[in-house]
Amino acid sequence: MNKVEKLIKHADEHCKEHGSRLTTKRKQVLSGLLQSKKALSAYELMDYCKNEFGEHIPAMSVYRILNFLQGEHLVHKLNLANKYVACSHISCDHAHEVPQFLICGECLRVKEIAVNKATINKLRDSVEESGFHLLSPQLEMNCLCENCFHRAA
Amino acid sequence: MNKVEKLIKHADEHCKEHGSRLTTKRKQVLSGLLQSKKALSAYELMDYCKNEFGEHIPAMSVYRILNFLQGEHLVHKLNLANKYVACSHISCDHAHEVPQFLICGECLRVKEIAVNKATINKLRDSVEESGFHLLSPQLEMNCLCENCFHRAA
DNA sequence: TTTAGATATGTTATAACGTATCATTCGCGT
DNA sequence: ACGCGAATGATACGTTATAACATATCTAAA
Repeated sequence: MNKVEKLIKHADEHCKEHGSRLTTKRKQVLSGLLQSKKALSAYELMDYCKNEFGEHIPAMSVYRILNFLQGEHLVHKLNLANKYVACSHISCDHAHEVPQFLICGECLRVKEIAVNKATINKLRDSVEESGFHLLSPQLEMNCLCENCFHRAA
Repeated sequence: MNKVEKLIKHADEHCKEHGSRLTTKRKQVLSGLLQSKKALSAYELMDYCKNEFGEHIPAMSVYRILNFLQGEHLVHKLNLANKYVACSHISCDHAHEVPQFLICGECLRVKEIAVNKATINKLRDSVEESGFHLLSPQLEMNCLCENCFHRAA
């Protein structure tokens, strides 16, 4: 059993515990994200399922499946870029910190990092000072990854 | 001369200094953003110009105008939301800090704040540690504004 | 003042992302 | 096997954005 399969299995159990079902198509979409180095759009996932499994999943269903997976905390949506990534903590059971994403503007490679809690709290303080209330401190930052950075230089 | 008109005048002079021109349509688009409490899409700006000035500016032109205004640092694009706001520092001449945006998820009201430079640098450090290179530290945060927060509560 | 070049805008087509609505099928308990 | 609710399919449409090419307008030099 390879790495992706193990993660799928883990996700499957996670869903069972919550009384929800990780169906075949949901597994296919999730595995698309798990095997990808970069963030994928709903339409790219459609193509992936077509090519990899010969399954045509219409756009509407892909979006529904992505929503479901987000609800199960298995997938994140990157609002910069309008693309999706598998949560890098699928295999941890502990509740994890709020995710922070580094998105390479060239190749869309994504890294999910943990930012020092104190720094995030400082940010939150700045926000509250101005009368707004932070909903989700998920930050998405426009970056270049190491590869693309060197290629550009 | 009202507030918006004053800001337009200021922007106009700013452009002249840079050898660029703030044409009538560019002024109309900019004034749409200046008078609005919330972030607007290109298409909403199209409608605004139609209703307010009887000018039909096709979508393509609105996008070009928005790009121009961004180049002049008169307007920011919010990548969360895919909408546009006037820079809240149009009337300052000093080069300003990197903008940070608080976006109300309910009403799209936007606040442009300055975050403590040290906090931003901490963030940048976290990023560099993971091998990525921050392109623009413009952060956009999903919030609720005071109004919508109380209405929701 | 005419004309050439640059800048700005218009037109048309199309790609990419996303949702509303209603119909159908699947999986599971009885 | 049957019926119910969850999941998926099909179709149509809305929204955001850009490409490619045509036209208009402004400006500065001949």
